[in-house]
Amino acid sequence: MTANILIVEDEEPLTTLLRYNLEAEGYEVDAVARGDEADTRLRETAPDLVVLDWMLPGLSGIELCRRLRARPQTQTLPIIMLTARGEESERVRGLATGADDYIVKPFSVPELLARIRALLRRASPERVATVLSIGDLELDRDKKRVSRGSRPVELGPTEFRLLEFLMERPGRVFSREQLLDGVWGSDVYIDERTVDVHVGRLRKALNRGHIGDPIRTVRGAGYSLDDRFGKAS
Amino acid sequence: MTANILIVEDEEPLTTLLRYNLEAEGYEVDAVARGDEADTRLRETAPDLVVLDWMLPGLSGIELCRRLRARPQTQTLPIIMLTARGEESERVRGLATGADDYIVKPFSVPELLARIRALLRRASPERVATVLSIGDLELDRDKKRVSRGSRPVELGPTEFRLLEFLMERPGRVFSREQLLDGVWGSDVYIDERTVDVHVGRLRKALNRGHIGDPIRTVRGAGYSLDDRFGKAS
DNA sequence: TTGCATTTGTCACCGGATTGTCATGCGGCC
DNA sequence: GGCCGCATGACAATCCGGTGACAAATGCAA
Repeated sequence: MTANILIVEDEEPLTTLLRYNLEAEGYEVDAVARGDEADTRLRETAPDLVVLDWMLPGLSGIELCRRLRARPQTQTLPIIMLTARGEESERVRGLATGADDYIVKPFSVPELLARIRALLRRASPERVATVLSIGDLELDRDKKRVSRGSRPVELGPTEFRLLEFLMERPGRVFSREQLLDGVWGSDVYIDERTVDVHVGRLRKALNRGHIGDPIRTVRGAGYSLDDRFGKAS
Repeated sequence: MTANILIVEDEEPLTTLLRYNLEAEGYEVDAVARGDEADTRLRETAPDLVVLDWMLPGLSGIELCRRLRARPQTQTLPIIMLTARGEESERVRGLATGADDYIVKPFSVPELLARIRALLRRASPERVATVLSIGDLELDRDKKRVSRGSRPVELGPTEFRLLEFLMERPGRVFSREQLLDGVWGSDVYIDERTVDVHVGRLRKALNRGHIGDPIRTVRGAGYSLDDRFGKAS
């Protein structure tokens, strides 16, 4: 069910950040710091996806990528490249080398997660749901549509991501800080109260013409998508 | 249902690029790097189409092509030749040798995909839809014609490909980046906002004298062909 | 080849949608 | 009652997409 992801990255803090976020997302994470080390590892066990830094000690990301593509077992293994800001031309080289996608540092974590999901979905659709659905709520990631009951719901981008985030782990309570990290990105500087406002707007949009509020406020703790919502009460 | 394609190409990165794009398109892909190897392979199992490089180690593309045409089993097998830039005269030799089509490197991926579709359609029409149709929109790939309701719609080549791309996955939202990749080709350097302009032009052409916009703008995400278009509001 | 028409890519500006913040008000909880 | 935390309407700044204008590129015909 859960996918395995291998991180190949030599900057310690970045590895930690990635591991933390990916594990929070429910993936099994493994990490190595050197290119040659990754090469060895990948001869033994193949993960479901690799996050690969461009610049690496031991064996560069681009070279590693090439080698992986040359080997039958890893020929179609999904690879996301992390490249330094700057030369847009690297994109071409990156994709030509065989990476499936690339993202420029510094990047937004939600953005990276979205791309990982997209790749995994393509490689093994059964692992990653395109449509999330809880009670009478339905959210389609590809179509970027939300509906409640049979009625469509109009949301702005932020409200959409917020709802998506909540629907991924129904019932679980998130602090404002966690929501800021997961929905806005871990590096933004935004007032925590702002979350309240967005939750309010999301509620208003979802509840228009409906009864029962799918979002639960947990005083002193945060918010969650009510997993009991829709059932007897 | 899905077609099998054999790539015969010795440049590793190019093979990867092709495999990636063809698989994304839903084809089953196989690849070999040498001409003689391809020859052997093609005696055992016949794919639905072959993408064949001109220059190959072992056995040249042109010679391989000749042999395939001489054999009854592969006499009508669709073949697309990849030739290096330059000698236009090669075209004559290529087609004379029996290739069904040829394309000059470096080529645009969407362009190659279009030619592959065209060949497959000719060989086995049931595998590839010629006419796409959503709501009152109709797009004919062979005739390069678009009509809305009973009225014809005039489009430039780019607008045509854009609409074709969107109609292939109705409802799904594509970022400007994805549209550039899918419609223009993955290596062009074009401003993302240009997509807006083309979408605008496409809209103007489609909506002339009609009500209801078939293209949906998703703020912060991209565009899609509206899957609700034509249905009750 | 030249000249004309069409198609394309960019830019700059406009206007509406979205977003973050704040101030105020309400309700629960001790 | 008083305190604390949440809800919400208002608002200004910003973001983002739509569009007309323009020039370069391309194709076509003569």
